[in-house]
Amino acid sequence: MQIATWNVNSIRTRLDIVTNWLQTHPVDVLCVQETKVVDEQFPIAAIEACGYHVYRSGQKSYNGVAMFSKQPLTNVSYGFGGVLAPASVSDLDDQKRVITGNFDGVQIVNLYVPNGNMVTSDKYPYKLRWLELLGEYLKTTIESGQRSICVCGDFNIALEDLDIHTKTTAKDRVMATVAEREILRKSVIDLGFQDSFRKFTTEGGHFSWWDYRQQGFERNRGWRIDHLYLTPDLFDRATSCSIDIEPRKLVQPSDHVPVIVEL
DNA sequence: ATGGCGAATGCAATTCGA
Repeated sequence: MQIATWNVNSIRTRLDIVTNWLQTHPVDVLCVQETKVVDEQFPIAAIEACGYHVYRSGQKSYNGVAMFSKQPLTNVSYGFGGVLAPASVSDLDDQKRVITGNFDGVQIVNLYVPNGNMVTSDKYPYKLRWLELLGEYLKTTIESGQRSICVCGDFNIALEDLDIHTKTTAKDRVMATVAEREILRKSVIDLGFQDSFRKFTTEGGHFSWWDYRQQGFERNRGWRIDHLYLTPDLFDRATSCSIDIEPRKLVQPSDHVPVIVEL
């Protein structure tokens, strides 16, 4: 079983690249982020033509997540409010960033973690609050009886310095701050989840996002911010986890590439 | 410190991403 995550930066602009990728990489489930389209305008037919069922939760212009699966998903829900009491969610479901569904006994949680902008921005504390609630969301999911869980998506956090191209990491830079890393550890890793990529690859220099500007990809100035976290049973089961950098070389690419785990 | 690039909106220029 293969599960992939990919921030496509607009599903409509990237439709040909995504459908072509699915033809050559027929993963069981593809989780996408930053679809940037309302549900009514989502290009469902083109994805279904590739042999996938489509589940999406989008909004105008920004954010948006979707899951494409070879078989129908069960236990599908949207937003933190699909699992948590509305009162605890507050404003953290205003942006469409969470979708989950079960494929063949694996509960897959697809996330688009807020970017955070700059540390001085209002968006930064929003990101931290969002990650705090993610911990509650995952705890509740575990307590509901789910044993096998895959939490994946665009986390907008490089967990370690070796996940960033720069030798000297700017700890004050968003996506690498101590506060972001601590809360990611507390909300995900401390619950028992492990980063599937690090089961197979321990060295640095592997990235999933490169800035469009200043020839970031050509100079390999990247960050590894797209992750697949697994509960212990799935982590033991995993046979590979790889980053496919090929789509970044195409004309008009997303700035992120797919990451695939095989269970 | 600033701007670079790309997408959406909507038709020029601004917001947002990371």
